[in-house]
Amino acid sequence: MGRFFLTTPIYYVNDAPHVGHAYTTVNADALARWHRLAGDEVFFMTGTDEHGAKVAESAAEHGTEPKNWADQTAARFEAAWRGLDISYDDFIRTSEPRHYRAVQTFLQRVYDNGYIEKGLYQGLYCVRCEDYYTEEELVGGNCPNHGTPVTFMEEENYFFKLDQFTDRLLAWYESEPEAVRPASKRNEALGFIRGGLRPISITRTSLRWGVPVPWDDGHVFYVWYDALINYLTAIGYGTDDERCAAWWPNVHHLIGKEILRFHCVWWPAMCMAAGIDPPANIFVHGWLLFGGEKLSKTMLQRLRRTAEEVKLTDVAPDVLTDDFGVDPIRYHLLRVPLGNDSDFSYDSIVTRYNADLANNLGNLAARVATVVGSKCGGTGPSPDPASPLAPVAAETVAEAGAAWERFAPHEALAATWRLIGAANALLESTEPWKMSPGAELDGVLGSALEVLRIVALLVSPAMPASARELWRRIGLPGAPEDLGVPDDAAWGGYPGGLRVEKGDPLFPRRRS
RNA sequence: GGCGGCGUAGCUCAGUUGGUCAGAGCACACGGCUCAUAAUCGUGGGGUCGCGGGUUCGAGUCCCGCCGCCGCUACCA
Repeated sequence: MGRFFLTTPIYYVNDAPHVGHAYTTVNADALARWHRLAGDEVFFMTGTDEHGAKVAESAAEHGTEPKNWADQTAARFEAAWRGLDISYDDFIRTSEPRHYRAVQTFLQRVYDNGYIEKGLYQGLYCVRCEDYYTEEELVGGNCPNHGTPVTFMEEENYFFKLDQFTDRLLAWYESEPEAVRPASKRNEALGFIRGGLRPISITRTSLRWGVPVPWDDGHVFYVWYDALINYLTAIGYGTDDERCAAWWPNVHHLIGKEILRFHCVWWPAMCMAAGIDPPANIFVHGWLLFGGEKLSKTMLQRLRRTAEEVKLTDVAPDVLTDDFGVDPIRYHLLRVPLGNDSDFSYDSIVTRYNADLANNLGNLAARVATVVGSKCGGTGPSPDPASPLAPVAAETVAEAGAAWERFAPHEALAATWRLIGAANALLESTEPWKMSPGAELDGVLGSALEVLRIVALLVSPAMPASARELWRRIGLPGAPEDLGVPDDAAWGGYPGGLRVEKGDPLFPRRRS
C-alpha cells in the first residue's frame, strides 16, 4: 500500500498534559493504527516543544537549567501517552541535537534564499519574564505574570518576510483545495491571508534557550520558528535526504484550531521559502468544551477544583482513564466529531459508555458466549455464508474504511455499531437459545461470532486492548492488529471449532 | 473594532453544489423477549431548523439586518 505520515503538534512542555492534548493525540493514534491495519507504511510522530522564555523562566524558578527542566516535563507527556496506549513511532523533542541541525539547515536555506532580513523589533518588555507583551495582554498596564511595570524596548531581530508569500499562499490554497480541512477552517486561513500578511520576527537576543541562529551569534530562533520544523527533523531533513523525500510532502498534520495560523499560513510559507513543497494536508479540529455535569465529585476532589472553576485544561487524562479505563476514554474521544467544537462532560462519557460499550458491544459478546456455552458446549461454530449479516458486515467494513480515510473516526465507529445492532437484532429474530442443535443453530451463532471477529478488527484502532481481549475470548489466535483490512474483514473468516470464553463483562455497566 | 465559527427534536449532534432535509444517537412512552452486563428487539412521539426581512416555482441550505455564544487578532501551544 502507500505511506502514511501523521503528526500531532508538539506540545509545549510548560503545560501539563490534559484532555485537550489527549483528544488530538488519541485521534492521531487511532488514525495511525487504522492505516497500519490497512497495510500502509506508517510514520506517526508526536513530541514536545521545549524552547522559549516561559520554559527558561520555569527552570529558573525551580533552580535548574532549562534542559533539565524540559527533561522532567517532557517525561510527563511520554507518561501520559503510555497511559493512553499511544503507538507513536517517534517522540521528538525540540531540545535534541538532531532538531538543532534540522532547524539550522532549514533556516539557513531560507536565509540564503533571501527571505530573512534584519529589522527592529519594538515592544513592551518585562525584565523578569524576559519577554514581550502586547498592550492587550497587559493587566492594568503591568506584566500579566508579575504585575510589575513593563518598559518599551527594542532589539535587533531577524524577520521572516511572510508578506512576500501572500500570492503564493493564495495560489497554493487555490490549487490544493483539500490541503486544509475541513473547509470552514480553510476559509479561516484564507481570510487571514487575504487580510494582509506582515513580516514576523523570528529571533531573539534577549533569550538564550533556543536554537542558535547559524549566521549570527547571539541570536536564537524564537518559538514557532523552530517548533514547526520538528516535522521535518523527524524524517531526517538535512541529514537523510532519501528518507525525507520518501515521506515529504505527503504529510498529515492533525492540529487544534488554536494553532491554525501557524500551521496553515506560516508553515506553508516557510516551506516555500526553504524551497520545499508545503505540507499536503493539515486537518484542523475544534475544541472540547465543558458542558452539563462536567466531572464527578471524586474527580473534582482529585483535581482540587470546584465544578464552577474546573476547566478542560485542568483535567489530566489519567483522572479519566483511572475511572473509566483506557479504551472507554479513547472510544469517547474518538466518538466526538473531528472538526467543530464539541461538548464534553462526565455525564456524556457515562452515557456513551453504557449505551455503546456495555449495552451493545459488551452485552452482545456476553449473550453470544452464553448461548454458545449452553447450546454448543462452548465451541464456536463457523458462520453461515448466506447469513443476512454478511452484506451488512461488508457494507460496514467499506463505510468504516472510507470514514477513517477522511479523518472521521466517529463515523467509522458509528458504522461499526450499526453492525453490532444488526447482530443483536438477528439474535432477537432467530432466538438461537430456543433452537435445537443443528445447522441452523450453528449458522446463527457462527455468524454472531463472525460479527464479533470483524468488530474486533474494526475497533482495534480505537480500543486496541479491548479488541485483543474480545479476539481472545472468541478463541482466535494472535491479535487483530496482526491482520489486515479489508481482506481479513471479509465474511467467513471465523473458522469455527474454537473455544469461546464468556468471562467477566468486557465493559461492566456503570450505575451513575 | 477587524476577521472567522456557531445557534436544528428534552440532551448531544448530522444535514455535499437550494427541491423525500426535517434526520441520528441518547432520554422518554408503549409493546415483545427473557440468551445477555435490569441488557436486547420493534413501534412511536414531531422541533415555526436563533429572530426579522429578501432572492427563488421552491431555502436549515443563498443575500441583508438583528440577537446570543465562542475563537483568533501576529511573535503568547
